Amino acid sequence: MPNQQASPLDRVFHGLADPTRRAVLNRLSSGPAAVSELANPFPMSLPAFLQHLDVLEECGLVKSRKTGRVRTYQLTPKPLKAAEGWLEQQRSLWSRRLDQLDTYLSDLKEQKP
Amino acid sequence: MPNQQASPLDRVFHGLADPTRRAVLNRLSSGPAAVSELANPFPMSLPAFLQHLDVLEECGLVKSRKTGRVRTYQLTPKPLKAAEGWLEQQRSLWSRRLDQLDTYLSDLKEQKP
DNA sequence: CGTATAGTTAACCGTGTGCCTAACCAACAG
DNA sequence: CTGTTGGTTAGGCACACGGTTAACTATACG
Repeated sequence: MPNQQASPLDRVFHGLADPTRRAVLNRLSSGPAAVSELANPFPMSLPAFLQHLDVLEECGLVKSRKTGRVRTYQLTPKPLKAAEGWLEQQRSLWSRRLDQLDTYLSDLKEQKP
Repeated sequence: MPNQQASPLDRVFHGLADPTRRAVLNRLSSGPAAVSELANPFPMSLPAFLQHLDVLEECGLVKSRKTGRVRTYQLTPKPLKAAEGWLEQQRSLWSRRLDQLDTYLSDLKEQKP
């Protein structure tokens, strides 16, 4: 995936496709935190962890501000709403199909023991 | 991201982090379809497209069955529910924080013209 | 049979991702 | 000023990802 012009949705889902980053978001959901505080629970090196924070910031899921020598991160919920919107929209389409799939699925099950 | 033991959530989000794959899911939401029919709208080569289908199938978002020489793909909504569940859970945490963030955010805005 | 059609596999290639170590600022603390 | 703390930058490495072309298999058709 070239960095050139990936859609926001692409970037958000990619941002979410990593347990470290999701954990960061999760932790961040209970309030802003500094880099080292965020990095603390993770066994990786600090530069490696910083890359994750960069990814999160580039896809707009978090913002940061540096005061003194401490950089504080906080959430930005807008792009996540986009992701959720897409999912919800898809789910509604899917579930509308579920009844029709039902027969198909049970058919599949029987033919693939 | 090593393939070794990526969590289902990892794989689903990664599966969704590509416009081609999302488009496939979208198209698939209006009913099962064969490989070439799915591949038709996309400008890439068929093997490249097949890789996308493989990704979707490996993360459980779709299933396929081959009858004759035609492989038909169809949706599997379970893993998407997991993704949606995570998002919804996060959003609830986030929005609970939004009021507190509000002050913080407007503060940020003013300090970053 | 022979040939077209639908997928599949194999080999390769450029770029991105995720991690590391080491070196490097910048801001306090004393 | 000196040292420590909190981040950051640089460089490198292994591998996954997304794409290609070419060759191959297997079903359908006539």
